[in-house]
Amino acid sequence: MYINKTPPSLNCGLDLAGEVLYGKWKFRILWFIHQGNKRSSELQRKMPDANSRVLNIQLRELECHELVIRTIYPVMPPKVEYTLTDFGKTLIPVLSSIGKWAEEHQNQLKEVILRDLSGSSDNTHIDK
Amino acid sequence: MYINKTPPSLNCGLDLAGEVLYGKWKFRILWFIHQGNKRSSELQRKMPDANSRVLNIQLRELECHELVIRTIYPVMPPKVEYTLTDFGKTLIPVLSSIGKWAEEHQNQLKEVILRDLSGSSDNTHIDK
DNA sequence: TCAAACAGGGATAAATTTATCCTTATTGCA
DNA sequence: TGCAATAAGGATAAATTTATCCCTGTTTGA
Repeated sequence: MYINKTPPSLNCGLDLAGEVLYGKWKFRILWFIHQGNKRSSELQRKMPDANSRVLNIQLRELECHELVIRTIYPVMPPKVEYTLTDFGKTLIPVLSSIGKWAEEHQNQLKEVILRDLSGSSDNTHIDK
Repeated sequence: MYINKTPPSLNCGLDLAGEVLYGKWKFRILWFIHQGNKRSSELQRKMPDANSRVLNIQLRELECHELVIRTIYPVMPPKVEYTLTDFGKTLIPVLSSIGKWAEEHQNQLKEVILRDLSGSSDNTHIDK
């Protein structure tokens, strides 16, 4: 496991939130678990763009941050289920508001995101 | 400027939001601008942990994503002001809910964040 | 008997992000 | 004169995150 060399910033709420939510797939991992996708193979199918190794790593981090619980059923073939902790559930309204915001603005978002793949842009205003 | 090699994932709202909000300092940059810190030197003072170069880069990205506007006043010494666009302003309630969540849970958050700096943890449940 | 599903980790590489250091240019102030 | 403040970018290094590939072991189904 990778150990960070630079200490985290913990100056305000947004810092704290960033520490546990920062990760390419974390928003959606939490959301899909919330939706009832409990097994890692289900999550992988939901997020085919995500490498399964990375999914596991981020699941571990979420577990370590007490947002999800990992339950192992000692059967063969192995069965493991991920669920939100009570703490993790308190995040759902927040994720929901993020998702809702993005869906309301999805056209503009897609535009600006896709734009910087090629052409340059400059919204700079000069003078006034 | 760095050009990404892997295409963005744009499958759902949370993806879209991630694309524009992903960045170590972006939550707070937006928040501090919202609070009236318009100049980059002010932002640097607010976030001394952030390298000023990186702050500039992230400001450019936010600008490119139409969340902030950069206004240059052609005076000497140079004066540049960042403000939220109308689009950027729609994010404020979202950021507010993130920050509020984290502040409500700041004790637990600090605990779990600081824990993984050293000791290991394992919340795994076996069987049931 | 062979492949697939299941969960996950080791080793390693690639991609990306963040950080450091230095440079430009102008004005006001000590 | 010389330094601070102002904004920001180039070159480069370091840190971190994400991705690839392969391997373990067991069971069910073709």
